Amino acid sequence: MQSTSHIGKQTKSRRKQLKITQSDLSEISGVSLRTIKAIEKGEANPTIDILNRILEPLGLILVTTERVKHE
Amino acid sequence: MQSTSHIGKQTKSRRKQLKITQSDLSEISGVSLRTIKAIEKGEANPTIDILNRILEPLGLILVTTERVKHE
DNA sequence: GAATAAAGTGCAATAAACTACACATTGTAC
DNA sequence: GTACAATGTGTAGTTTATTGCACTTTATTC
Repeated sequence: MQSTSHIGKQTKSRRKQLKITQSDLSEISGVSLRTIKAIEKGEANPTIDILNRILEPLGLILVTTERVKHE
Repeated sequence: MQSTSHIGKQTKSRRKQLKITQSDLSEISGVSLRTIKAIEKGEANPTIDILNRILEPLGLILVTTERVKHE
């Protein structure tokens, strides 16, 4: 899944920036470690709720925006 | 769910802008009518995949961005 | 390089999303 | 106000996400 793996990369890099482990993030967010690992690897199709819970402690949010026509 | 209902409102208003029905959007996106209704009503916790399939024909995309500290 | 921490992987059980279907309600055009 | 279109709602079956657990592999620290 393209966009999912993209989001996975973003959360992983942001998490590392904040110097916290997957395990830390799991405890903070309340999302299972197994799921966090899957998402960061891009091998998941998470629900919005799960994603928001992970993004929140990372200071990130999910928004919809207009797709720019290819230029 | 706050963000889910927000996304629901956005898709609904965008869909109306484009003058297409929920049924049209269902056929175009391949997502069931029942699910589209639930999302627009904010009574759903869709997966990213489902959401992307709905947003795509509406010319919208899902992105993560930094949360702005409250001012 | 041994010991520990962190990250990755397979699998089975459970919870929840997705779907189709049937029907109700509301909106719109005539 | 009838007819039709569009939207809303309940439910049951199916699919899939989520989770815990056990274990492996890779980093890190000493």
